[in-house]
Amino acid sequence: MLRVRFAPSPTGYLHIGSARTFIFNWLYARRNGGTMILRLDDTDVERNTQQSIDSIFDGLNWLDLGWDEFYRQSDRLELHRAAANRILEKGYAYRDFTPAGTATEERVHDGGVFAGDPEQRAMSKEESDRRAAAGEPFVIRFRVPRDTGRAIVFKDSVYGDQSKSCDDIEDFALLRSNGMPTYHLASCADDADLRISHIIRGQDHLTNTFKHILIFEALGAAPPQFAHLPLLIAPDGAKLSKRKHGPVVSVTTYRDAGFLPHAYVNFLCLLGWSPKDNREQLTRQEIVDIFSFEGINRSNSVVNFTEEDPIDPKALWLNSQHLRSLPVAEIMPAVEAVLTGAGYAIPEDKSHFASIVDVIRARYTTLLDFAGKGRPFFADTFAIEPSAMEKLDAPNARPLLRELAARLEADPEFSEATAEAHLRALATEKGVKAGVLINGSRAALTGQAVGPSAFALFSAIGRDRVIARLKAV
RNA sequence: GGCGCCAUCGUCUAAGGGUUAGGACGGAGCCCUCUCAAGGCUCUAAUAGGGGUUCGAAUCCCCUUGGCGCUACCA
Repeated sequence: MLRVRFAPSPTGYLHIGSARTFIFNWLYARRNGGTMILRLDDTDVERNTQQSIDSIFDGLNWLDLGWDEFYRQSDRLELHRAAANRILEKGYAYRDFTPAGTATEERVHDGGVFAGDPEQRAMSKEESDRRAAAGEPFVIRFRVPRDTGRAIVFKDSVYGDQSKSCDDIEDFALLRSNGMPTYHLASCADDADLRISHIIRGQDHLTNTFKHILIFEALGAAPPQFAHLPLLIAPDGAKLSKRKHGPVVSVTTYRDAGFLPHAYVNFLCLLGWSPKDNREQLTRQEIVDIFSFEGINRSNSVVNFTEEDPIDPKALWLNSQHLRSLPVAEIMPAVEAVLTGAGYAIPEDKSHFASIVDVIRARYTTLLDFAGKGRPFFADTFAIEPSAMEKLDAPNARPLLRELAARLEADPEFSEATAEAHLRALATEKGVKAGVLINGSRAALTGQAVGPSAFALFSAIGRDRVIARLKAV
């Protein structure tokens, strides 16, 4: 049974690198018929906040991928403590009664690896039990088997064969003196208990994996298969951080910027993974069908943003591609949400609404454009841009547009075709270039000099509004 | 400092011993055209450096350099 998990710690918003890890886990599960587990790794009570939990769910829900099972580490403390004690009982760990922080200095500066305080490490079980029973605080440390000269090895699905001598692994903590498990312990105890078969996570955990394998062994559990992902970094090479790089690191930024969830998922997938056949715009199903660890590369990916352009241009491009190529029905809910959010009344006639969206979406980049550039299609008032004013100021343009309005009004039939016929006939009759009326119509109808074909505008905006706007020039 | 990982156009990437080093985004130009997009075409730009191995290296090995990660009673 294939089981994967995404285990964020709620100490901030949902980071785009975390989002990508979630996506890759989800893809692997869906691709192979496995189970996707969401687990909140909230053992750090000092730093966890409800706000962070909310924002992680916000981001995850927006991605619209879902998960099958949900757990919270804070509900499983007893399991973690029992695991630590089991490891202690088996002799794979020992109590360290050194007061917190006292050994730090030498440990960091001795140029080597913290091999544990020899006295603590060698303490007899009797003395250890006695001092613990007496209420003396202690931390439980893993007794790394250094004397055997053994190396921990594993085969990472992305990075290949990995090996590290136990001489280079420090005696890390499992249980803190306040009785709370450390990340390493909680994570492994849960992974073992939840029968996680594949751990797919950021490369920042690659070297932690050696410790984790030691824990799995001490727990008597077979280590899962590991797959580490290259990290997402900023153009300056640094890891993405909110303090340094701002909102570009939070997925909700992209939601708020008018991205289609799938377009953003598509973008994130292309960072560090490739279908290897030059395709870039892919549907969710297409990605599920071809996703594999072989397509993941090993070097970190730069998210390309600058101060002036805070969003990666490729993400924008992908969004525009999906916006214009998806079946209209699929983007309607998102468009409707944006318009409603911006205070517009949604057209009663849903099919007409869809046809408007279909006409304008080809030149929009984000959903926000529907509320911005799209205003003339959903509201009666809109600004006339200077470039549009120039079209209206062209010789004879205004009287001709008013004449066109009169002719359209006199004709009970109103369609893209009849509007075009009237416009062209009028131009020929008056000896002016059709372009004057075409560009003038666009300017009058939308206040913009650029946009969809003028004829498409007639039907999109509708008879009454068209006549009113042409008359009003 | 120790240990580990990584290194192809500005960015995302393909090519896992033999290619004019391919695609995409971005930028520039042309075509199309009622405008702007879209679309089509063209151009721009890369194997970090040095040694090997080989008939032949972006690809395999070593060194250097650079970047990143871990080295907490953070995750």
